[in-house]
Order: sequence, then C-alpha cells, then structure tokens
Amino acid sequence: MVTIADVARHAGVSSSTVSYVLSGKRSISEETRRRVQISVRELGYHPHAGARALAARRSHVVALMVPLRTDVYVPVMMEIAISVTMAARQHGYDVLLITNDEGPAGVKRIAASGLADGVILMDVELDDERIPVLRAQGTQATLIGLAEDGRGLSCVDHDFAAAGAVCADHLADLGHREIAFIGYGSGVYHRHAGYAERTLTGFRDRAEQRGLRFLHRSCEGTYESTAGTLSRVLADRPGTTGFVVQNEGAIGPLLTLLRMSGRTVPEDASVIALCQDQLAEQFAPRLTAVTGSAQTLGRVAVEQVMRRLAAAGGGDRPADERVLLTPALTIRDSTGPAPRQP
Amino acid sequence: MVTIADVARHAGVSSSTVSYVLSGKRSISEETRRRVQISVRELGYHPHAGARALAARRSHVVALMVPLRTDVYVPVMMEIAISVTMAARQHGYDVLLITNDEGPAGVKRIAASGLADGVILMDVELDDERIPVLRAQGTQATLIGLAEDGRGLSCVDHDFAAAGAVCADHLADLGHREIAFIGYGSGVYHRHAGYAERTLTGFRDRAEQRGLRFLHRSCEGTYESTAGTLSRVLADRPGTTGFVVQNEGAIGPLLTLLRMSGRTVPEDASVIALCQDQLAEQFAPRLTAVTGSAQTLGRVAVEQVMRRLAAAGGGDRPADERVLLTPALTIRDSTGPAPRQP
DNA sequence: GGAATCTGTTTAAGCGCTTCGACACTTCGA
DNA sequence: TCGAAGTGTCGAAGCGCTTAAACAGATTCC
Repeated sequence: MVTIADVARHAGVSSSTVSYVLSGKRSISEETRRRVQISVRELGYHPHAGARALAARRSHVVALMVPLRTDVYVPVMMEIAISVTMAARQHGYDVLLITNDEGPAGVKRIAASGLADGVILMDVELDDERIPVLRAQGTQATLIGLAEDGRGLSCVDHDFAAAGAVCADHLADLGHREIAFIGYGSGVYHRHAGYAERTLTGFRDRAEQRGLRFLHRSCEGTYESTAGTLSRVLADRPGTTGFVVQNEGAIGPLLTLLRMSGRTVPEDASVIALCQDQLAEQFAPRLTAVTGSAQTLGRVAVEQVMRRLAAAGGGDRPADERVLLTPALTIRDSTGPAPRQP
Repeated sequence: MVTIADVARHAGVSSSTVSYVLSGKRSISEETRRRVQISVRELGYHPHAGARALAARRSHVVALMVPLRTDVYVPVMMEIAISVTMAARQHGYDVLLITNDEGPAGVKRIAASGLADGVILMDVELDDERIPVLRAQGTQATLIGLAEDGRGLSCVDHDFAAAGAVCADHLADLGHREIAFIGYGSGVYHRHAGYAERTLTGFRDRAEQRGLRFLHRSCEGTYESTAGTLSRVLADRPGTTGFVVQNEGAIGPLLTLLRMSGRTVPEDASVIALCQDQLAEQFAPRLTAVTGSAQTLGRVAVEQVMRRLAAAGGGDRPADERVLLTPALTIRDSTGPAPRQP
C-alpha cells in the first residue's frame, strides 16, 4: 500500500505538505505542488479513506436509503440512485446504499459510526420515524419526498400536484369533459404515499376549477385489474373521453382494452400518462406524458446535502431548503380534441 | 460522539477489553462481557468505521459497480443491488455504490483507498478492463456475469444457455416446428453482452438438436420496432407458431400485434418470455416464462466475496468459484400445443 | 512446593491521515 | 535599518480503534 509518507519521500517534502497540496488548505509554491502531484501520479497514491475519515472527521460518504417496495416504478428508483452516485462523485463523495428495512436503527448506525457524513432518504412517509433519529444525531440529511415536519432537513421532490393539474388542464384545453383518473393500487393510498395523494389532489382541484367531471379509480397495474377498472369506468360514465394514468403497469393494458372496446386513441379517447418519457415512447400511439426528471431529483438532493455539509463544516446553521421540481408536459400522439357528442 | 474509551470507563474495564468483547477474538469472562454489553447499549455506542478500518485494515464495506445502461431490464439491476445490500448486512458489511462510468480508475480508487474490502462487478464484458486492475490491486472480487479470464476472481450468473435451451424444449415438446426468437436491440449483440449471446446460443443449439426451424431477430423493444420485426418474421416464415421473447419491452407490443394479425395466443401462436415472473403475470394472457432469481444472484455474489475475504484474511488463497444458477420454467397461459397445419 | 500452563485483563504501539503551531525566510513600510 | 507582516514548509500531536505482548492470578502437574 502506498501511503502519504511514501509520496512525501518520493517528492522530497514532508507528509503534511503532501496533505496540503491535496486538500488545498494552505498555499503551496507552484514548484512544490507540481513535484508532489507528479509523485502522487507516479506512485498511484490514493489516500486511505479510513485514516482520512478518522483524522478529518469527515468520511466523504453520503448514505442513500432506498425503499424495498416494488409498487413504485422501480426504474425510477434506480435512475435516482445512479444520478445521486454520479452527482456525489462530482463533489468528491461516495455513496453508501442502505435498505429501508434497517429503519431508524440503520440511520443511527450509519450516523453514529461516522460511516457517512450525510444521508439521503427516499420513500419518506409523512411522519417518518427516521427523522427524529437524524435530528438527534445531528446528521445532515435531505429527503426525496416531503415530510410533515421538515425542520433541520432539506427536501426535494417532484411537484406532483402540479403534474396532476397539468393533466387536467391539457385534457380540459382539448375540450374533454369527462375524465377517468387511473391511479395506483389501493395499498399505495392507504399508506398515504405522498406522490399518489398529491398528484390526485392536484388533479382534482384543477379539474373542479375547470369544470370537469371525473372519476378516480385505483388499479393494481395488471391486465385483469385494468380491465376491471376500465369496465367499471365505462359503465359508470359512458361519456368518458379522457384518461389520466398514473400506474405504469396499467398503461399497456389500458391501450389494448380501449382498442378492443372499439375506441381509437386519440380520436375517440385521449390518454395522458404520468410516467418517464422513455416509457411513454414505447407505446403505440406514443403517449402524451407529464414527466419529472429523476436525474434532476438525485442531483438536487446531493447538492442540498453538500450545501448543508459545507455550512455545518463552516460552523453555520444549514438552511432548510424545500424544492419542488416542476414537471414537463410532452404532447405526443395519444391526446387529441374531444370527439363531438355522438 | 461516544468512543470505545467512554464505554470502557462506563464498564470499568480497559478499552481493549471492550474491543475483544465486540470482536470475540479473545475469551472474556461472562461477567465482564455482560457489563460491557450493557454499557455499549446504554451509551448507544457504535465503533467509528474509519478508525476501525484504519486499525484492522478491513473496512467492512463491499463496492457494487452498477451499469449505467438502460438497455438491460432495469428493475432487475435494482433487485440485485438490494439483495446484495441485504446479504452484505447479514455479514456485517455495508455496500458502496459505484457507477460503471468510473471504469477501471474507479475500481483502482476504491481498492487503493481501502474504501472497500471487496468488489462486486455487474455488467461484465468478456474482456473487461477492470479485471486486470482488480488482480493488480489484489482486491477480492466477484463478477455477476462471466469473463473470458476469470483467474483470481469468483463469478456467478444465470445459466442463460440453459434458459435458451428450456425455451426450445418447451416449444418443441408442444409440437411447434417454426420458432422466432425476438432478441435485444442489435447494439446489445454488437458489444457481445454475455447474457444475450449465451441465451441465443443455448436456444440455437437445443433448437437444432430438436429439429426446429428458427429465426433470430433483434428488436429495440419499442412498438414500431416490434411491429417491423414481427412483420418480417411472418413474411419470411408464415408458418411460425412459436415466439421466444427476450426483450421485455417487446412483450406488450408483440401480444398486441399478434392479436391484431388475427392470431390468438396460445391457440394460434405460443409466446414464451425470458423475464421476471412479476412482469410475466402482468400480461393477458399471463406468460409462460423462464426466470432466474435476481435475489439469489445478489446473495450468491455476496457469499462468494465473503468467502474470498475470509480466506484471504486467514492467509489462504481464495478459491475461484464459478456458479451458474439454473433458471426455472413457469408454464402459464401463453403457450399451448402447436395448431394443426392449416 | 515450585515450575509450567492456562485464563482474563491491561498496557502500549501503531494504523495513515489532518491540522495546529512553530519556524525560516522573504517582503514591505516607516 | 529594523520590526511587522506574509509566505511556504515542517514537526508532532492526536483522531478512535485493533492487537501483540506483557502481566497477574488461579490451576495443574511432576
């Protein structure tokens, strides 16, 4: 193993000088800096992470706590995890993966052991048990999602309410008057998952404002479930011409079922999805969709933690940021003007 | 912060005694052990990870290098990542997430800095640049996938060849004689992704053995691409009655297109998918599928690294394991006897 | 009965790094 | 010309832990 002492010897300086060259915390002459940098490169030196964490009381690691659930669209979680990792690297940080099943004890373990300097929490519940632990430990944290009491934390999320509202607006603008909102399975609503409730609320408020009649139906995302949901919708409200789909699993079945029921998209029925663009592009017709960027979400979360860490390191009280990312509407081929009344 | 010295003082012993109680590396009287354990609990002590790594030359972290690509089915990656994390925890290890874009330099960084004791590599290419780095650093590693030269490493993967063969067998058993294999996009084959090639080879060999006529077509997984692929297949081989689908994105479109072409599944055409059970259950009809367990894959990878680490720690040369997990065929409603010749 | 052995505990030496304070030297202002 | 201020480097302490070696006391054996 190559140590800082090896580099110092090779460059003919003391090890503290090497440390200062690497950290930039003291001015170093151009010539010394260069010599040290050459030695670092030639010897392939990487500082020992543990030693650094011990001496500097900073591990340069952030923990990312991911949910085990699979009722949320999993690729999005992965995309967030990857963008968090890449963004963290840009700040010289690495990412430790923790699963949600460790719960508050896991958060405590990571914070108390100094394994991570900061924590990013996904799948946050409104009244999450991990938050008090974080506060007690004085660990810098960012939530992806919103919590009831966000004091001492930053958070970032998609503006799901705005996403719901955009769906209502788009369909209203096209002249649709009766809309069905195909949501997630009922379990998701029962545990008060923020994203599901906020989307629905945003949609509902705007729909009422725009004078739309609408129906919300939960749906598990299988073919059978979607078939059941659709037939109930059409029985209850035969005049329905607009569909908002939040459950990704229901999209394919819904398109198939509409076709089978003799409805052409978008001539007879318009479908707008709340999903990633990549997915929206896969269907025929390509779907009009409202999308938030998972990448941005991850990046912003990292930046928030980094700002908190910088403030705390500089002796300041970190600011509690609260960011909602505005989703984008991409109009494709699955929405069109409402059909004339038959 | 609570240190080992605090615990020692609280329990009225020396700090080395605390250390030995925690590690179990020396015999300790029952009474002392209990006192120490109580103190640990009361003070909420967690050893400082950096200090431990520094002194013991073990970080108790494994790095997991994940691909950025999204042409592979992403939920599977996430499932592997989660099962790796949970399995590692059972061994007292944490998981550091590294993205593939860091390449060989990333592996070197992690190994040289002592951030991780072992590495698990996903999305391994046959002749992967990271492998020599791993060997040079003497880092214990496991591949998820197979490499050309696996000396000094363990590896684990699904037995894709067997999966391909099972598909051929199942369709042959049902009396199908003309089969189409709908693969991944051509990019996947061009970069010689092991899973794609091995599945195809396994299928091809068994198909020839069983006297099947077959066609392999690559497919991007969008509706358009699937439509193009299917129409070419039906033009070239109108007698095709069996379909093997590897690209998850193509499944939905394929089912829709078959229905639109007047073919009923499974009466007129049988479809067998290479995908997760969860996905297979979502379609109508529910799909016969050949599935490997992503969870097992992650767990085995962790166990392999742990065995290597234990051997290396005990001064032995770790054994290079090479495990292929046998996939399972689940027969559902999308395959049936070949139709009588028209 | 005293040496040899075993058991349970402590002492102390690091592990590789950061960082404070000291130091040597240069530059500047009065 | 001298003291003050600034610049670049070094020495050494110490971060919290592990572990080899030493040690004290109880047991065993010849």
